[in-house]
Amino acid sequence: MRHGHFQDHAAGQGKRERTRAALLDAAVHVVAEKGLEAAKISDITTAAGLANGTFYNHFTDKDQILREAAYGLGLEVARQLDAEMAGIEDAARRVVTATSRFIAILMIEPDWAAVLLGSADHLPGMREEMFRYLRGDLERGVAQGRFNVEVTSFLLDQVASLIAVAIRVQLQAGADPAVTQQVCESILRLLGMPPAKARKAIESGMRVPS
Amino acid sequence: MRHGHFQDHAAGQGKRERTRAALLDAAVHVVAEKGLEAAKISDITTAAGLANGTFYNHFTDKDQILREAAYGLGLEVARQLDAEMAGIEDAARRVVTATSRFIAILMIEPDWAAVLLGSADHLPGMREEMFRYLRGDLERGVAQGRFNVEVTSFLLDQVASLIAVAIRVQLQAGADPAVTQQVCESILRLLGMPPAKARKAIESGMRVPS
DNA sequence: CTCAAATATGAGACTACTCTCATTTATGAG
DNA sequence: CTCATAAATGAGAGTAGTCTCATATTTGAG
Repeated sequence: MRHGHFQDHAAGQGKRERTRAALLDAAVHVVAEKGLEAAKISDITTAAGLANGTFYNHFTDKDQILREAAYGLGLEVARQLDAEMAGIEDAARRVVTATSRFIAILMIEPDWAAVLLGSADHLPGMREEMFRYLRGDLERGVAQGRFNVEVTSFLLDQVASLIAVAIRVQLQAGADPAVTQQVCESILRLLGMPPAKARKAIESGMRVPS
Repeated sequence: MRHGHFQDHAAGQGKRERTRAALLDAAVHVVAEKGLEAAKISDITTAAGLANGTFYNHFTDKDQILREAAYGLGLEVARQLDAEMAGIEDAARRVVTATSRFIAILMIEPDWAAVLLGSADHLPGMREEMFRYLRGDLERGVAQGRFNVEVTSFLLDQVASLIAVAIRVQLQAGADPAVTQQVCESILRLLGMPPAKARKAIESGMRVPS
């Protein structure tokens, strides 16, 4: 029985919450190892060190636990990102910071990546939630005259797919800051920034905040 | 029992080849309807109007038939694209033509899209095959001074992910030339073309060849 | 047309899971 | 510590598919 984000947050609570958290953590880990579809409920309970039937005391089916896990991880990632983004005014820098920090978080917790990537594809609400942040920064960039694009839902899809591919590559081949930097540059190019300004935004946006 | 690409090509042949082709066409259709994982062997035989056991006279498992179907469709798409690309010298125009015609073909045969997108993710060789064409055109563009990028495997991943997202959006919402045009522009931006030249390349590359 | 070979058939054995529930075990309030 | 309640357990019924094989049917060469 491994340990994870959900158990951390259920530490002081009653047994019910702790078992639930163990199942959520196990689900995240199993999905990361075997993929969304291949993850069986019995894999999850085994990974959590619990009996098969225990699952049904807490969740009705695989979809529910995965939705809940994805939502919980998404919330945590958003919380961390929000903290790091506070006070950044320039939209280009915001996009670079959000992208590079988002990727960095998922490289620290690679198990989260599979769940979040999968849920972005499969869950309707998750995708919209993630897009709200992104859309805000893109519109800000247009208003600031930094980006030269029309902010459509297809544009959001394209930016998201670039971020997703950067995550997938690093998940496969190991964390690689050059890939992150490259994808930031690609995104800014996509948004219509001139190369020189893009490079500058990347330098300031990727600097690790002390 | 519907009709499809593989049956067209097995028309004059023996029963063995015709049944095989019916199974391949059925597999493509079922995968398009239910997705790679959800497609059952019994769905495929039912769609082909054959008994369940017949499947095993021709293929050993689902993976094999899907690999074969993807390869066959990939070959056909490559054949069509090759014909349309012959004689186009300018790399930017080649990229625009390849992208827009590729998408156009998959909008005419939407069932093919699911199989090709799925196989690009899952099959190692398929992806490489597709990338060979793309890499050639990108390197040509760099040599011609039209593109301002380093041609890495990650760059190919990024371009492919943009094309994939354009296909997915149009598969969902219906064919939309504006989306295709938009993704061509995005790709050229990614490759470092200035906006004015990009627009010009799109105009000449997307003109429908009489 | 005939018939041996090739092919298709589908019932059912097998496998792998999901989900239920009567029972056992653990919890924590008093 | 006691005990009513909450939670966990795991055997097994149910379900959904894969794959096999003895049998029926079709094919096409002669």
